[in-house]
Amino acid sequence: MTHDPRLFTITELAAEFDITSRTIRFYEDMGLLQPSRAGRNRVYTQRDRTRLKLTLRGKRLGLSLQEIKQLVGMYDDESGAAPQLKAFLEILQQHRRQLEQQLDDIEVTLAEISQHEKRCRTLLSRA
Amino acid sequence: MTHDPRLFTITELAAEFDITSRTIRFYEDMGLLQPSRAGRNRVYTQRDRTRLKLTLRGKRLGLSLQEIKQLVGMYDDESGAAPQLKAFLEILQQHRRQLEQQLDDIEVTLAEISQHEKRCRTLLSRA
DNA sequence: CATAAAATTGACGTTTACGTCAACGTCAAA
DNA sequence: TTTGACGTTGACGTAAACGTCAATTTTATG
Repeated sequence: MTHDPRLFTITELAAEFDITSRTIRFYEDMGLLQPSRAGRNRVYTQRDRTRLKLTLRGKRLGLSLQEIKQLVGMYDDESGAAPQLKAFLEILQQHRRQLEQQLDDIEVTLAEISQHEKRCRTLLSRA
Repeated sequence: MTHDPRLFTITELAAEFDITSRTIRFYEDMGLLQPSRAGRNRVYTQRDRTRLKLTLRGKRLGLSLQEIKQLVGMYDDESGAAPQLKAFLEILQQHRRQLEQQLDDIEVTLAEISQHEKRCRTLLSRA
């Protein structure tokens, strides 16, 4: 029982994550998912589900599907060759920098939003 | 001297922010910028420059130009009508929630990246 | 077993966010 | 005065990320 054997259909995943099955198939075309088949139909494992989850998180962060593929792809790659590893580290650094920039941007933006809210409420209370 | 009188040309701004002038004109078409003119040519004030800066920050956060327009547009609007203000507050709430979700996502992603980096370095040091 | 519900594969359409010419105006420097 | 740098307005092109049919199959159910 080391791996959870729960399986999912495409519509189950679509419902769970509030996306269309078209989107899920599109992600497969882009190489982000590789479900197996039961006959003609797609079958998704927990692992597929996790990859989909990671993909959607990447989207919320404004990453492109290509960038997401880079990141998520590395989760699986266990090649271990030194040149690969160094390349991985660079990509990780890049994403780290980008995320830290975003943290900064978000902080500033949230502060500004607070200001706006304050002003709005002041104006409203005077009415 | 309450407002800084510095003016900018389109290529100056393009160079400063490392975008093309086409992009700046496009943002104008989308209603994000409204430079004045010196004859036929566009002239950008500090205020325009700030709006452009905010726009690019929004892009880094993965916002669409429409969303950015909503946010940045409110910086200027001083109508003060109660229904408007309530609408503003709702939009602000929405963006706040989205940004807080992003904060969460970033935190988790950064932690994962650290894990990957660790693994990579371990593998490299054993080589 | 018939029929509806769910899945599949094309294939073309759409929106967003610009890129990339083309064709023309303008103004300073050589 | 001509040349070249910078600016302008169209207008069409393009990549990404799906939406939206259509035509078929498969699967489940009364």
